[in-house]
Amino acid sequence: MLKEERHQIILNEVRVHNRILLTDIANLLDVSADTIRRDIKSLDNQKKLKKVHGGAVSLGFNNYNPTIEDIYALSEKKMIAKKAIQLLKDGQVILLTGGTTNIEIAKLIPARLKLTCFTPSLQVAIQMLNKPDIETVFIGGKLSNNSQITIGGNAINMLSQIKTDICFLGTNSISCIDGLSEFDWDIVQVKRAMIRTSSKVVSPSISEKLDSTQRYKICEIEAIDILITELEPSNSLLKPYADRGLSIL
Amino acid sequence: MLKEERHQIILNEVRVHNRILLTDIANLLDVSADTIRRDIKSLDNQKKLKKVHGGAVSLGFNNYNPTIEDIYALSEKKMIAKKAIQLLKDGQVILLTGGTTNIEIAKLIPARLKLTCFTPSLQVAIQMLNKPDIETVFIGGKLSNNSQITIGGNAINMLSQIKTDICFLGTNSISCIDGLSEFDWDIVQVKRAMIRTSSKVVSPSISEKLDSTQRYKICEIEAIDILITELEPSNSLLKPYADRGLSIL
DNA sequence: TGAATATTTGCAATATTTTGCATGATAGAT
DNA sequence: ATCTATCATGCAAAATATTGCAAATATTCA
Repeated sequence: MLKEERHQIILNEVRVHNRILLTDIANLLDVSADTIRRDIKSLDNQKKLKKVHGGAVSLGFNNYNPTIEDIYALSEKKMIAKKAIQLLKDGQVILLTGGTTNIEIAKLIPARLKLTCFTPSLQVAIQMLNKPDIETVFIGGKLSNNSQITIGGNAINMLSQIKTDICFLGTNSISCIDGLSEFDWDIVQVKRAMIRTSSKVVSPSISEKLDSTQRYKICEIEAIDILITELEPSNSLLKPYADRGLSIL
Repeated sequence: MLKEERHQIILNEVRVHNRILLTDIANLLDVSADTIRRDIKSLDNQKKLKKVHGGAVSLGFNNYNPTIEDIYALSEKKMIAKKAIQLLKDGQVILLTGGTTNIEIAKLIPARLKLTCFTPSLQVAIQMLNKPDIETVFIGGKLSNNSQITIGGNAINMLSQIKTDICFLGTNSISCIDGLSEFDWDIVQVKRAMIRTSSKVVSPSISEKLDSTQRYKICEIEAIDILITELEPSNSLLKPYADRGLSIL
């Protein structure tokens, strides 16, 4: 049997079944597992399949590339994300809402950190798929087309059944006087439920959102424990928030 | 024996068998392996075959060059998707599992069809976000990194609370004798729950998956109402399934 | 035709590739 | 945290490739 032949057979098995076990293929082709392992490694290098522990999976299956490249204030959001992940520790149960800032946080979470991550955001969930040590639980429910997160009774109910250590609560508007606010009523409900489940609430927010208000209120500013912006914590814009008792990062 | 003659014979063997072993040809033509080696090298230079260690393979043999977006048998899957959406009607409640074929179905669902769509697949859900008239409900739960769908008690529990009109149940393997089967035990549980919730179960499956079996059984073949492949319904491959009472599309 | 020249072939020596196995390391599951 | 299956690595044996060379064969041209 030529190596080339084996490669073709392996690729075909992967294409048809999306995933294969190394030992199965070794039996099928009657060669040692080492050989198949080398084959798979080689095919992986050629980007013809993806090698995983115990076998291989097809490429087409496993990649969604959300190429949202034109995110507003991306560098600020990345800066915020960098600060945010410093709050994470092994073993924590975290809650990530949607929004582009939280997606940046999700991207930056170290793959080897052992976390349990709850999220109602499709985009955040997809970022988590590449991180084997993170157990991701998706909060099910009706999907809001605009915000790409789940909303409604089911989601809130599921949130009421969990207790999380820390919640990264993206928001539209944050103000010392009016607290956190949002323009979508359904999302407000979900975010309120999130605040209730979480011991610590972190608000990652670009400075532009500071001191703005929207139609529906989520909570008072005191409900937030930590405020993360792209600014230096000493920046005078942040002083009013510090004065209300928020930690500034 | 003329060189030209050998070349023709070698090319023909390659055409017929897709691959040849150098030693086989040397024996067949009763010349030294070195000669055949040189022949093959020359034919390789002329791009008439591909020389590999131990022999040669035909050029068409190895033409799988996936781009990152490439999905195996995409045209077949699109064909299946086209047939599948004919089953959809305004007002229905449908259930879409994961897998690349179901993603194609999701893409093809007309944006203006008023459906309620339940799914445990992140990819399917994302496809649905662009369709304003479709209410999408995500079945929450623990995310399986490999399959990109939610699994576990929460997902199964949520499934037990709904009744859907039609379920498009993607699967890894389908066989008249062994029924539907899958590679991953957790996914089997979810799919069983899906079958229970749904009045009608449709199995969209490329023909290559027919008559194959994986380690865990989902259900007997009779649990499927409609089988959709890229083949003509009259194709003889499908007859055993029709004989078992499945509708063929 | 016949000698000069070019090509092809087989062979031997050496190099490279492939494969399976042994070993210790690692990842995943329980 | 422990245990098992899987993985990476180095190694040696076998298979295959490469190279140079000389003999055999074919081709060219006088």
